[in-house]
Amino acid sequence: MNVRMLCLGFLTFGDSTGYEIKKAFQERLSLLYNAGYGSIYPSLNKLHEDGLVMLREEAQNNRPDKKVYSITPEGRACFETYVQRTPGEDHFRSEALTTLMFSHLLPKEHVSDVLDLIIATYQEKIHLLSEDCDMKPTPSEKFLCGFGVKVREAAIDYINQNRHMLESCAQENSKKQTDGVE
Amino acid sequence: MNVRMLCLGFLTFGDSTGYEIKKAFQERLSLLYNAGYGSIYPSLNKLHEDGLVMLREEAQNNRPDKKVYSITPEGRACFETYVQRTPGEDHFRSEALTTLMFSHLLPKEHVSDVLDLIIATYQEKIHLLSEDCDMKPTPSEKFLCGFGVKVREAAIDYINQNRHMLESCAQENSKKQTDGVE
DNA sequence: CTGTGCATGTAAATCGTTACATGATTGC
DNA sequence: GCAATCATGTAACGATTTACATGCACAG
Repeated sequence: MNVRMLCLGFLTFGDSTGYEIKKAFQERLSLLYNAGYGSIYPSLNKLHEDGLVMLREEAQNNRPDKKVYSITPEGRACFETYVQRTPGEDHFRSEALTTLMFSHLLPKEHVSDVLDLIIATYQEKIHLLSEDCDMKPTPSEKFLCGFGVKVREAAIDYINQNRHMLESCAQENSKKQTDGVE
Repeated sequence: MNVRMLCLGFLTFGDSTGYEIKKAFQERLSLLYNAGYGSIYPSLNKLHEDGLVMLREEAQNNRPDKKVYSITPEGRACFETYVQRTPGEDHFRSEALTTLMFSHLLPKEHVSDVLDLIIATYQEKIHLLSEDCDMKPTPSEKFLCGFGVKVREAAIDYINQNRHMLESCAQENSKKQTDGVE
């Protein structure tokens, strides 16, 4: 599922501009995806070229014309076909956890700091999600929101219960490796 | 953390060839990252150019020469500096969950199928991880392995308890939208 | 005789991020 | 006066995926 398809998907909810789609990514999909103008505008152009969306330009004073996109029947059919395919695998990327795979190279304090940072980041996200959850416009978004909370809560519990595994294999003090290169 | 840095990181565990590094990605880091030859071999070449790794070529009969890479002191220093930076944010991408954001377009059975598929996939992963966990060579890997299990267990629980939210907003029968384009 | 493992790579395509470029309006 | 919001985009870069290309050994 790339930015192009997701833009098409957002247009199934109603007409929209590139600018608004950017906001939709932030407000509705930021748990799973984020996109910048640099990918959204070219995507919309491509969708238009392919006849999957239409646009009407609305003149505005002192602003660039607003380009309001709407999905065409072909676009809708295309998206529905796409979304009924068997979905691919999940991907989870964490620079923090990846870093911790190399705990043997890190001073103990740094390992603890990274673990604390992960927990703090997750806690903040949980906080934001909990606040938003009830206000989400669709059941799907509520579901995803709750998912984000529960998974992070489990992650925090796990980290608190098992962090000693990492902290005990880290470098005992902040002595750098540069002297121990062998 | 890109493939180049991860290759460098693997070499802190000991000398290795590109082929072996590919296996290391699969066996040790597949929860967080996966890389193919198409990114590993060019990465190793770049690292060599930059003087961060050395290589010795071992002739073999009827096979391409084996290129055994080892990390240089500069490479080690570079990696340690890199790994002590404050890590960036996590990213979680799920095509299945993204699909479910569009439940309003999907026949109910398909929503259920996708949910069942997510659960089955997670369960299989949990099974594989649980078996491997004890055999993992480093505490870091055990930690990560356990993390993968716990988080997926929480996800499955959440899905089972809340799937009705999605199933009730899906299309009641398998009637396609093509007639209801408005 | 077929598939798996060993062992290397290149080239093209796809995809996304980041930085740049423009410019008025509104609220603090 | 400064930041934020509205509103559009392009260009360069970076990263990864995928398909291609080669070829022996060994097990079933």
